Amino acid sequence: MASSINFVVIDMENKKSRGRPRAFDRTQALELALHLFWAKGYEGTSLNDLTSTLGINAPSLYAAFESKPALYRESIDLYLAQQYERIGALLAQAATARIGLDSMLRGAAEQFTAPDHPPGCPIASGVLRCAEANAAIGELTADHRRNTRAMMLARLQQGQQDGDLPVDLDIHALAGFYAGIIQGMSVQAIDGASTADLLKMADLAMQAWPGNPQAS
Amino acid sequence: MASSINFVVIDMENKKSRGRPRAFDRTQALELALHLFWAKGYEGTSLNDLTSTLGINAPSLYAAFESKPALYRESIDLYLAQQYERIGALLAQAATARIGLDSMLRGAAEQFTAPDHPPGCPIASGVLRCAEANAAIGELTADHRRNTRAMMLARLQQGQQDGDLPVDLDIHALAGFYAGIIQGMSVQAIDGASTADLLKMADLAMQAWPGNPQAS
DNA sequence: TATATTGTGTATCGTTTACTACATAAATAG
DNA sequence: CTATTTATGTAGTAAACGATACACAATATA
Repeated sequence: MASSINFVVIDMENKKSRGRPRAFDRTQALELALHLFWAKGYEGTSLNDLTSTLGINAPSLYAAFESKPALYRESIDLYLAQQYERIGALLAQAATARIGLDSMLRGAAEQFTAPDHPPGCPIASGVLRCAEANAAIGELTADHRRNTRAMMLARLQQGQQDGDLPVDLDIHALAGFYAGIIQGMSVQAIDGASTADLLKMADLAMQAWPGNPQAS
Repeated sequence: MASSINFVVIDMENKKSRGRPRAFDRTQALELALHLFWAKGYEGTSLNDLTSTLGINAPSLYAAFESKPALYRESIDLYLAQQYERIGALLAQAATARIGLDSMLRGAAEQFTAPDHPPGCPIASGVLRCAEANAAIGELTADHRRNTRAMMLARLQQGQQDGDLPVDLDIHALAGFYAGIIQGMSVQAIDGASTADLLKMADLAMQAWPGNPQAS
């Protein structure tokens, strides 16, 4: 299972390196690569796509990022640092487990439909199926999905310890449910759902919270 | 939006055709192709995968199925006829909208984890992202997802007409929610969830049903 | 039997894939 | 300055991709 802690490599632009300086912004290139993988998937993104979008030649890309799978991994790390962990923080920092899950779902609704990047989530809807040659990449994203679920489970356990959730609750089932909600929201976003649509879905998902008093 | 009615081509084995007879069972080959696309995705399945698994050479495959995208389309049609429409029937034939959705979700839980085929659903988790060259294939599966949602919406409308759902209910939001549940269940199945896991998810999703009286 | 029609196996086709050899350019270090 | 180091652009590589040309085999029809 992947760690939720990711160390992001920040370009030390002040520290001068030895040889010829790089002619492009590495972090900016990484973000462009992320958006490509995000929109087209790992297998749907070719090196021609990457080099033409980043505006560099193949040798420069390989010198900076090693290989296509390595570039993908680093792109996903950037995604986690920029977007995903912000949502995870909403979960962890909330006063109760319920507020935490609600905040996370609402955060995801906004995030999955934000106009400055492709729709959905590259983890929740990433490399779900792939060729055997790319199995390691598929496992990477699956690990990140399992990690999300583990974070939810940990917050639910915390809720039980804090006394805001009954101890006899099936929190594994609940974590699986809300992880599935996130994944469903991502697919809906890819299929064109709006922020409001996803917020309604988050609302309905919170209606399933155990012991929830409902108005008809 | 794709029609939910699909005409499946049944091999007329009694009707003798003119030239040299085909040396393999076309429907059986189609099912093998479906399972390949199901497990590896459209872009992750190569023609080498197909010909070696079906046990035929490329010219035979092309004579029988025209092209890779045409084979994919026909495989999906077979999936719809064999699996998907059975679940859709549970939705349509139920006495109330609530029972219909509940049956559909439970049917999906069983179906997505059945041991005789790859996990998940090739529509709910199919070609979510792809290269621009395969955009038509992506649109095909997206159309089928939208169709599923439209079927849910139609059943909810029916429920309003039948009086088992309040007329002021936001049934569009509800249809989106349950469509998202199906898609989330498919991802969970791909990530290794059991039938029991998915049934718990279906149960929780039904807890969100409007006006649902809950026990803690 | 002769002809038409269709499927099969061999051996490719041209294109795209991810990736790199190599010479040169641009920086630092001594 | 020279030497070293790193990045860049040109022009490729071998392999895999989806798809076929072609000769031959196997059937139905005339």
